[in-house]
Amino acid sequence: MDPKPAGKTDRPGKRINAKRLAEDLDVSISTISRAFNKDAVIAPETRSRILDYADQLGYRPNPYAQSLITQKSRIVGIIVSHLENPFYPEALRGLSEALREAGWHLMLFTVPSGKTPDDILPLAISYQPEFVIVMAVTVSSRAQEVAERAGTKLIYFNRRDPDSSTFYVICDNAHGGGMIADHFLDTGCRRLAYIAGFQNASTTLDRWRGFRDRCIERGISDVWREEGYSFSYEAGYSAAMRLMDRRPRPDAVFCASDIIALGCIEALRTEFGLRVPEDVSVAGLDNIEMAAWPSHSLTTYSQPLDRMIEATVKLIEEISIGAESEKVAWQIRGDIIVRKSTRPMPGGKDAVTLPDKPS
Amino acid sequence: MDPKPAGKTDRPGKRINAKRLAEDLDVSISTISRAFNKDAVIAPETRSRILDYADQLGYRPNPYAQSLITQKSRIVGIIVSHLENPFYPEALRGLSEALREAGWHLMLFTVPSGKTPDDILPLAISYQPEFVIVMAVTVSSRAQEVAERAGTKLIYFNRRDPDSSTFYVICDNAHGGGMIADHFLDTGCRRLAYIAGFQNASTTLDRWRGFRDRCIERGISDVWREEGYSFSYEAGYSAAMRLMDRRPRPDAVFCASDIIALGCIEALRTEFGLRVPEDVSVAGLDNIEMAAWPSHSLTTYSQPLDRMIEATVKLIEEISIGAESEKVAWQIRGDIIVRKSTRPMPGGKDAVTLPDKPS
DNA sequence: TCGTTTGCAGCAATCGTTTGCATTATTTTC
DNA sequence: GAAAATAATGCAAACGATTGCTGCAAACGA
Repeated sequence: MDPKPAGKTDRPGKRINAKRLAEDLDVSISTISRAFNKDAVIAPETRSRILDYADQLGYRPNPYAQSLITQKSRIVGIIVSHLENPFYPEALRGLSEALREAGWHLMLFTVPSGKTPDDILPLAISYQPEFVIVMAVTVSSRAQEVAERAGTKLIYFNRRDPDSSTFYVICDNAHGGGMIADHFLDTGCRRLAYIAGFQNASTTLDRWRGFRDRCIERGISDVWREEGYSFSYEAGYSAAMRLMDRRPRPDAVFCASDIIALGCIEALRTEFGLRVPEDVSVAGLDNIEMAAWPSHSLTTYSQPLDRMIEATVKLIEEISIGAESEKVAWQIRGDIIVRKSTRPMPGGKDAVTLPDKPS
Repeated sequence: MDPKPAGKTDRPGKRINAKRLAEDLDVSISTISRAFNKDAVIAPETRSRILDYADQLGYRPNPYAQSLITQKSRIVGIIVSHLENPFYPEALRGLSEALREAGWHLMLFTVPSGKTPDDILPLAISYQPEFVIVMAVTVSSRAQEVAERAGTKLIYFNRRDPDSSTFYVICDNAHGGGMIADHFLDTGCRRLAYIAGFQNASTTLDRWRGFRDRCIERGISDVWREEGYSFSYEAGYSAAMRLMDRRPRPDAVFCASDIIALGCIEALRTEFGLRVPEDVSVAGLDNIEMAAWPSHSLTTYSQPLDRMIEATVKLIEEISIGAESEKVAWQIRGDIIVRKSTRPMPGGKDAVTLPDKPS
């Protein structure tokens, strides 16, 4: 019954490989390989005999040899530039799990301050991942070219490239801006302002565009814009300080991201003694977990993270099996989440209200 | 001057490899290899000729072939179970940068809820990383054995294993607990409480031990303990609710982590109308970035993240070059950071006070 | 001048798989 | 019962590097 000549199991030294299994089980190396390959031609009992024995020995095919011969790595690189913005850990976590389930390995590259994703890209490609997901605001269009030369596909997450035709997955930022504008106007605010994030980011631009266009549509042509220069708490804090020095003061502020909004709210309270939302309504965009905390209870537009992740993985899978996907870009719509950082609806009835207490 | 026969540069199809360079430059493959190997014997001009041409072609040695032959991957896996606790993105970012600088690649594995790091470990080692860093509270001691069999070294980060002799890097949690206890007592608090994190985590235990022992040393033998069951905002929120139902109410609460502390403070304010620190002092441990925000201004004990990361990388480098490091464990001391969530010192002078406004 | 050292480069084996094709064993078909 | 079709396995050539050993000049010493 013993599948191998006695005593062979604890052969010393050399790490176990297919050859070792082959000898012990008296089959060829090819057969070992086929046992692990889902759709290879092999007798069922042979396969299970091999799999069992492999299990017993703790054998797994060497991924480097596999990558070498197949020219596929099943590795996805991911470049993240701003992990301090809670949106990104949330996205990272989701992507990590979804990719793992789809059988991909994730290689992480963070962008140190002072460097750009472009600087990191060559490193990221050096391990020849099949894809690189870029979760960062600034990327030159040369990036595309660099990646291509290495045979790596680039996918932008939460960012689109106006010029190039790279794959990207984003939420409908302009729609978000519009929804927030509607909400502000519906609740009686009239002096509207926007705090921008990083200046050239597509997210900054699209959210502004959606917000401003809707305001104009509804007869408010004068919308303030204050630069934040980055997507961070500090940016929101200091932008709010500059913004509130203007006269008349705005009565509603749409921040380009939740984390900016939190900084903004804090500045309003601490530095100006203003109440939110009685004196000023504040809304963000992202719907990070913290936005739901009672202390913040931030009205926001939610990025449909789950669906964005799903789309990303789908994109990867499709390109990977060679089905040159027609759908190069995904733009997914989110929802407005009304909480307590904005004035209540005049009629009394809130449109959508989500619980903001921890469950 | 042209280093290769004309027309060869844009030879079609086949991706460029060492053989291609060798032919073009009329040297052997070995020589190509040596040009890239820092301390190989090769004539300087030959090397630069090769390096220049490689650069021109965009050639880089294939990492899979390298790993295959050298049996080294320069890959470090990292298992993270709770990215929603801001401490971990901060740690992850630091580790990522430090490892990159040291020439390592980082493979990320998150632990989905409902699973344990143990479940993920086999996957993590399937790519044969040389090391796996575990940033998670729960790991069985069998993990050690599993990793060993795959030839992978395990390193615990922010966690120690009471039983096994695995490598680990942590901060001096007991010291932290003691410092907080001192601070509470020095500022006149007498009814002290502790909100625990995940029950069996070494961090939960050590912080408790340090806190309680110091209290006892200073004559307070009755210290309350409330279970939080996890390191999260929600845990702090609900634990605080249970805690405040006791009579008499505590006048100082030490939370096993910053994020717990934030939840706790919120519950005190929202649910009980208590003022922090006038009615209750609250302190955490970690010193996450958010702790410095004005709205929180949390007194805490800082994890010396930079030094912990440095130690981790040093450990990896040493083990990697075979210098079986004597120092298997690093326990590094942090500092107490006094902010406004705890009562001020009676004398008026604060010991250490850090600015809590965004810079 | 000749033997010895030294500096560089090449040869060829090796790492552990995958996979097209050839080969053998088994079954089906007429 | 022979030929043909089918199923399962084996052979051997890749994949792209690293590295111990060998070989060959040039430099050196006596």
